[in-house]
Amino acid sequence: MSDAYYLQLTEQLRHLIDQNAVHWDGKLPAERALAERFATTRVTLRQALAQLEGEGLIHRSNRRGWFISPARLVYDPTRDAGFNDYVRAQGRQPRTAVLKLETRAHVPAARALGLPDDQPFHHIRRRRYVDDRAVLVESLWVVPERAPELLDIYSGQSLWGLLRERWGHYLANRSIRMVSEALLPIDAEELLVAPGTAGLNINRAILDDQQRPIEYDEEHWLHDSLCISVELSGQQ
Amino acid sequence: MSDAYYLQLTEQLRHLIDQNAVHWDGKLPAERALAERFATTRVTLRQALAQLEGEGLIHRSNRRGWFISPARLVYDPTRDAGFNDYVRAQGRQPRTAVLKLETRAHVPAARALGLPDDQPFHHIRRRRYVDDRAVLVESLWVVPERAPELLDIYSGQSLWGLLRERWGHYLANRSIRMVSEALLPIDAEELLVAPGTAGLNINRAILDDQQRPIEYDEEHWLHDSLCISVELSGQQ
DNA sequence: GCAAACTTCTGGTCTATACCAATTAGCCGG
DNA sequence: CCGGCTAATTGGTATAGACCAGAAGTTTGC
Repeated sequence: MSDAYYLQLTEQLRHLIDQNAVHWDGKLPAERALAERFATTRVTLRQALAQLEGEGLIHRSNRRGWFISPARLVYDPTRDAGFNDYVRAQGRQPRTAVLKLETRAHVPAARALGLPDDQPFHHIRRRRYVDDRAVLVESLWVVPERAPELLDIYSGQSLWGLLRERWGHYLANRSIRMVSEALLPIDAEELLVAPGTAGLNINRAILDDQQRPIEYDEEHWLHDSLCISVELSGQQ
Repeated sequence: MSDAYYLQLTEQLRHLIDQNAVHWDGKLPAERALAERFATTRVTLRQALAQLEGEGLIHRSNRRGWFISPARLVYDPTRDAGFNDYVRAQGRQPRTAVLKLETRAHVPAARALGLPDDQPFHHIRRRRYVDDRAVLVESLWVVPERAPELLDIYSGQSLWGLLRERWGHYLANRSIRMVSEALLPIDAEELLVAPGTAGLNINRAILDDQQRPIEYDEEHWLHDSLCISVELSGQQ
């Protein structure tokens, strides 16, 4: 059982990573080189790498190779700090790239917010980075009545900040769902990873303090870049 | 890109599952049979199955075969409903098996609760089922002063209920952490799955309303059996 | 009639090899 | 020195076959 060779390989690779992380600038040697070094085939070697990938210790970027994964970002979905804020609070560098801006209907968003299926939304799709590594892609669907000229002025800043400062919306009621997933080819491509890479899907439906629907969003995170943390007190 | 054969296979298997789920009692045909049916090798076929496994659509049990995964259990870590309660509330059957009862020190628990490293705990290890499928193993470390004779009377019931009713402890402050993981061989074995299977690790440190440490626990869930759901209102 | 022993089937692991496409590195010419 | 082309490298995908150990089903023996 535990004597499977690929599991031994996993341990050896783990040590290799612990000891020499500095020298490599985070990149592991090529698969063929590692396979030869450990006297095995690429298939078995890849099985060991996949194990470490599942643990979140390493990841692969597109076809460029295997890299040591940076520390996970700690994220509390119950708090209202924006992405930029909590990334910086952890001493790291956030970045956002806007991929799409359009206005159209979207059934899942409508359903989540209790609106008719043909309700149009301002749709923003963006990719977000931590220290120049793409860690998530997300789509946001904002009810146009709440932020009419959103698409004209949006350029990657904090959406919640914008909603609060420009339109005076306070996000009072949130319904959050999280499930593990395998990234679909389309999401995987935008994150520069292989299709089927493990991910974490986070959906949010947000209403204001008068129960009016504001926005719905879907985030697709790389599974190894996130640590959900929730602090609760006082209730029972 | 998307024309990889294993991805086409994934789609065909998906349809197969959608259409015939009833006939199979949830079990898919043998890998060799499927490989022949789709005119490919087991290696490629398994790659397609792994994709569906990552999505949470199917899973494998031990060496018995591939099975269609039941619906995910919806779980709100911010609420205090016990496992038995919320499983039943979703029309399903909970079950608990106690794997170990002992008293000993445990450094991670001590650290999480702010106690000295050699602090002894009542340690309970248990496996929990939904509709007779093992979905998680967990270890709990309870501060002995809060529940002295716990190990003598514990037999699989709700721990929180016991703490509340017998010792009058109210769980007021919780610190929860969730990260994706690959199940270690020891946890995988207890869940009857292959080592490296994707899992979700949930840790909790719990104090009472006077900030006294009560317990710390580590849960290891099968990734496909859980949907985290959080409902928040009123705050900003 | 039932438990033990045996056989078959199944997934888990592994070897060896091959081709493709994307990336990267190197070369070359302007 | 820079930009564009080419060749080498790399990960992604796939074939074909093999052995093992655990699970399941069948037969045997009492």
